[in-house]
Amino acid sequence: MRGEALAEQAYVALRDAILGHELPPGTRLSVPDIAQRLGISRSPAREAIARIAYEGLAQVGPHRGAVVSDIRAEDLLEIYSLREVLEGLACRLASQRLEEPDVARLRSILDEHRHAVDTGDVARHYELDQAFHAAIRELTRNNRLIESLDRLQGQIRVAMYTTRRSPGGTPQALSEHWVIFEALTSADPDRAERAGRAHISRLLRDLEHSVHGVHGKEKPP
Amino acid sequence: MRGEALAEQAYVALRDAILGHELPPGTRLSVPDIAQRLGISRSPAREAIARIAYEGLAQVGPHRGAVVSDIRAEDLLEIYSLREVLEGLACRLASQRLEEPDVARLRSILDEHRHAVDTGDVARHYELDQAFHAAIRELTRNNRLIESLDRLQGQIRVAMYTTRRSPGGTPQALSEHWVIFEALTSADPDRAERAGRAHISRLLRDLEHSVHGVHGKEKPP
DNA sequence: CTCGTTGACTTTGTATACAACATGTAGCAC
DNA sequence: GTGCTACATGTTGTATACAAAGTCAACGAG
Repeated sequence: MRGEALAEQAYVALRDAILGHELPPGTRLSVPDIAQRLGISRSPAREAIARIAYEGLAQVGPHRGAVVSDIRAEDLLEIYSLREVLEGLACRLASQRLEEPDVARLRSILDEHRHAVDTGDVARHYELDQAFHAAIRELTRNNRLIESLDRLQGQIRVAMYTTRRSPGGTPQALSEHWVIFEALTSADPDRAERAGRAHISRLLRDLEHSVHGVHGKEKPP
Repeated sequence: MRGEALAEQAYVALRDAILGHELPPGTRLSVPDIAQRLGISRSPAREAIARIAYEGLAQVGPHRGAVVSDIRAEDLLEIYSLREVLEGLACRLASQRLEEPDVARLRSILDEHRHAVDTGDVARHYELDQAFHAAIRELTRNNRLIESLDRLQGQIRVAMYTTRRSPGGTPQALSEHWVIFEALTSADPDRAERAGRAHISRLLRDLEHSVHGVHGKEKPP
């Protein structure tokens, strides 16, 4: 009846729940609990949790179970350092494999993104920001690179629970995406890499400022 | 009696066997077989295989078990593209965190490496080549970067089974390591990154030549 | 002789049973 | 009242049982 394996379904359900902030960082992921909640046995539940942990979305200790990762500013520094060079490489490779339909697709994402920014639709804004980067990394055809960036993207999303503000959430991201788009279509891989890298580098610098600067900036009303 | 968890031991044993070329690419990793061979139950054996697969050292299909990955030249192109930027980042970060003991350690590795090259000890040569890169990436303190490079290193090692020649196996690697060492100690992160990146970039170009050039170069006597 | 089919065997995926370990609480000594 | 111990409970890690699916070989039809 069901399409795939039980463990796979459980993994997807868990992942969606964590990425959707239904399971906040620090939540215990106990095998019996997950199994009962999804109506499955412990074996696939255990396997799903293990996969979640491999992706960095949960942390496990011996005999102590798993908890949803609490990814803090310090980790984000790590993540964005990595992402800077990976995103640069992605743009370089994408620029070398870019076909006409790909250009059209990227342009349509950017147009929609523009619309979302103009109308103040922040959810769609965030979604299209990610879609732009996802489209670029798919173009690289480098599966290991794609997987690495996917993993980082997931961790960033989890981190957004604690650090409430999205790093790419400013309208500035859109204009930088246009710079990347121009670089990608310029048939200059070096320029493409620099553009992609600069984009993430700027986000990283913003992050460093907000970490080193006002430390406890969040102010309850 | 035993130190750690059974699944952990099984994972390490499997990993060592694959990396040591005792289990050549294409070998089927059946759960009952592994379990019996290691004298454990199927549960930890299954978990160990899953972890191996997650590291890219084996590939799994639904209901079809796992086989040791056959990593070919095509995959190595992917791997080295990634590694180029990651190794560059590692050198950049390492140069920013370099302390005096670290410098001494790197120098001692290079000295031993020189000795291995002079005496023609290829096994030790390869070992010290890896040790140099491992030392650098440990210096970064970026766990995600370290893990990524470790993973790639493992896959490269598996690939060496099919592509008999080691990409870093030339004495040229040693001289390039010295260039990296100089760059690391120059307190110039940009230069360090360029040096690390250039090193892998050269290996990647060699690979591309041997792939595009003489395609079936191996010649039986 | 070639190709398709059937059937037995093996393996995977899932469910469940059991021991070791961790955690938290109640009770007791001081 | 405070701190420690012992126990009770729940969870993890491991072992095993069972159904579904895949693989392979022998067999028979054409």
